[in-house]
This record gives sequence, C-alpha cells and structure tokens, in this order.
Amino acid sequence: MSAAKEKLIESAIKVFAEQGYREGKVADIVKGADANIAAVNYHFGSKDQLFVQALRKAFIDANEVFPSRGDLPDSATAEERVAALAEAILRRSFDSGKAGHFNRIMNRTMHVAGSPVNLILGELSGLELDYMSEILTDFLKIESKPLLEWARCNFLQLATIVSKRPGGYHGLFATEPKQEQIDDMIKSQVKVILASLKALSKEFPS
Amino acid sequence: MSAAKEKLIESAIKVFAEQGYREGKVADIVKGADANIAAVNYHFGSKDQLFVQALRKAFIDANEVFPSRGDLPDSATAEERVAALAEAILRRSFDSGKAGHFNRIMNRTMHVAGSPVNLILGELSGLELDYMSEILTDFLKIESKPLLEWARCNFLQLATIVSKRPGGYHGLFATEPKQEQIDDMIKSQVKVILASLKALSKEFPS
DNA sequence: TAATATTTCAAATAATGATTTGAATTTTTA
DNA sequence: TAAAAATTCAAATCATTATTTGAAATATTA
Repeated sequence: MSAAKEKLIESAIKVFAEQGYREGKVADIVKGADANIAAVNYHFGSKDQLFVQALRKAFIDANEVFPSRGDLPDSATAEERVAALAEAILRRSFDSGKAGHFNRIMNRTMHVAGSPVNLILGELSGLELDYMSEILTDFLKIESKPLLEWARCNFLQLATIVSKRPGGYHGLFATEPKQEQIDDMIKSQVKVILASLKALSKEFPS
Repeated sequence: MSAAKEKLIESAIKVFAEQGYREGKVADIVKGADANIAAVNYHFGSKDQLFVQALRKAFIDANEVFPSRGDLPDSATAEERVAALAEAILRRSFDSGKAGHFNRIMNRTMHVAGSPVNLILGELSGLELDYMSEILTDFLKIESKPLLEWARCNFLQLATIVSKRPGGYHGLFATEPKQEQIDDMIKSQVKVILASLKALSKEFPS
C-alpha cells in the first residue's frame, strides 16, 4: 500500500472518530494527510470505501494493542475469558490514541441510518462479536438464543460505557484521569459486568 | 399552537426517530404533515428549532405514558424508586409508538457532532437526569461525585439497552415480541440493573 | 363585506460537500 | 533516457438539501 493511501487511512480514522461519518468531511481527511481533495476518490473510489478501510484498520489497531483474548493460556476458564475481553474493551475505551479510535467511530456511526458501518459489520462481527457470544455461552451455560443476545447486549453496554459520549468520561473527571485511577476503575467495572451477567442468567425468563 | 405546527412536530418526531438528525429531511417532515416545503421555516425558523421542539414534545409524551416516577407513594423506598425509573425507561424503549420516540431520537442524535441535542439537553437533564442522580444517591448512599456519575452511566446503559440499535431488539426476536414476553424481560432486566448497581457500590474504588 | 393579517405554495436560491475532469507532474518501466 | 504509467493538482461539476421569495389563497378582524 502506498504511503499516500496509508496517510489517508490514518487521517480518516481520526476524522471519523472525532466527527462521525456524515460530519467527517473529505476535505478534513485530505488536509490531515497533506493530500489533494481528489485523492480520496483516486485512491479509494469513494468516501464510503475509505470509511470501510479506515474502520477495518482501526479495529486491527485496537485489537493489536488490547486483544480480545488478552494473553490468557489455553487453560483459562470461561469467566477469565469474559473478564479479559471486558477489560480489553474498557482499556480501548479509555485510550485516547490509536487503540481508542475504533470504539469512538463505532459509537458515532452505529446508529446513523445509511452509514457504511453495515458494509463491514459482518466481518468485524466474525472477529469479535462471535467470540463474545462463544465465551458468554460457555460462562453462563446459555442455551437459548434470546438469552445469549440479551447477555451480549448487557455485556457490550457495560464494557463500552466510557466512551459513549463524545467528550468521553461523561463529566467523571475534571481533568484527564491518572493511569492508576483508570486501572482501578476498569478493575471494578469488570467485576460489575460479571455480577450483572450472573444476575442475568438467574433472572432471565427462559 | 396551530394545527399545522402540531402536525409538523408530530411528523418531525417520527422522522427524527427513524432517521436521526442529519438524515431526517425537511422534505420528509413536511410530507408527513401534508405541508409545503416552506412550512418548517415559516413556523419554526429553522430545522434546528423544530428539532428542539420535537425532542421536547417527544420527552413529554414518553414521560406522560411512562413517567419517571412511576405511580409510587411518597413512602416508597429508594430502591423502589430506582426500580420504577428503570422500568419506565425500559418500557419506553420497547414502545414502538409515541412513548418510544424520545429514546430513539436520543440514541440516534446523542453522538452526532454538532446536532442540536445540546440545545435542549440541559432542560431535559433537569427533568430526568437530576432525578436519576437523586434516587441513585439515596439508594447507594453515594458521597463521591465520580461514583455517582459512574452509577448513572451504568444505570442508563442498562436501562436503554433495548433500543440501542436502529432495528430494535438486536435480533432477539424474529417477530415482534408479545406483551407478556416484554413484561418478563423488563422485570428481569430491572433485577439485573439493581444487582449491577449493588456490585458497583461495593466495588468502585473510592 | 372590505381590509388586513396569516398561511400556503411552487419555484428560485444558497450552501455544503462529494465527485469528476483534464492538464501537469512525478514515478516507474523498458 | 524516453515512453508509459501512476499520481497530484486546481478548478469545475454534480447532487443534495435547507432556506428564501413573492405571489396566491385563506382566514381573521373591524
């Protein structure tokens, strides 16, 4: 891949993470990549296709820094895997650099009618959502499909909580939190997630 | 308020709930209200101002059908109040009619950079978010502000889970769920929310 | 009813932003 | 190095959509 293309993707990731799909202008993207306005269509064919490649790259970056599977041994229990995945997602959420862009782009574009997220959702689902379903099924001994879906929703909601709003942190902090605070918060949130899943498996109407 | 204005607001609520702010076209809104394309600007001055009025009305509608405070007596405990609020929000989320529009509009516009949600967020916050903080503080005996914020995030995340994605229900159901199923699911989700809040108050690093 | 004010309308305008164009430049290949 | 291919560029175009206009229609008031 040419250097110009890579620079465009990097710039697109930042712009889409900050502005969303509609609001992220091609003009801003090319400016951030020191390229001409025609570069996006020359290299990618359209803004949509650039978006797809940017989202894919952002996911790879995030997963590289904080992999879904953590660094667990094969012998790890289902609960350990769920905890590790939750922690990875939370760490991405708190990351203000390249590991956090994927979550931010998703938050901003997931609910946009007609955004090209759907063009790539199946692919990313295979990479992470399916794994999530798998370990939740193991952990909760789930048999019913609705319960699995429900559990996954709850899990994802609680694990991506931090970046839900553009400003991040929802006013939790006046200033950027220290790494130690972040670690504590993540640790506690993982426990909350596990508790909530356990409550769910007890309570869900089968 | 003239009948024409009311019809425009009702149409705008539906269009913004289905399409979001950017994607919801003035042309669609006026079509749904049997009005001329110029009607929005004549009656409201701009699409933005119509959005604000529509969101306000959608909130009033939702709260009228499923009020934040439920129908609890003054003697109700903090836990009962939290449960009632969670239930109200979940019922709105499941409602595909006028009581559900507010949640859907919020989900679609909350993360949109530069959307006019912010013009009215303070007002709506006063109506519902402040109440939420109040009863959570009571319930969890919260003293620290970060813990309160965090609890409110967790609460809101889990209570609005259903409508998070455009298609609703996240694939939980092949067909529209029966009222009885919905009731069961809401009941169980309220328990999950309470369990998760309790875990949070135990775990949060103070 | 006649005058006035309000509302509706179709068409025009304005603004934004993605995409295309074709010439100029740079890079690669033979 | 010369030809060919790939890339960059400024400007033009196209598409979409909110907003404005001014005349026509309707409703209100005196």
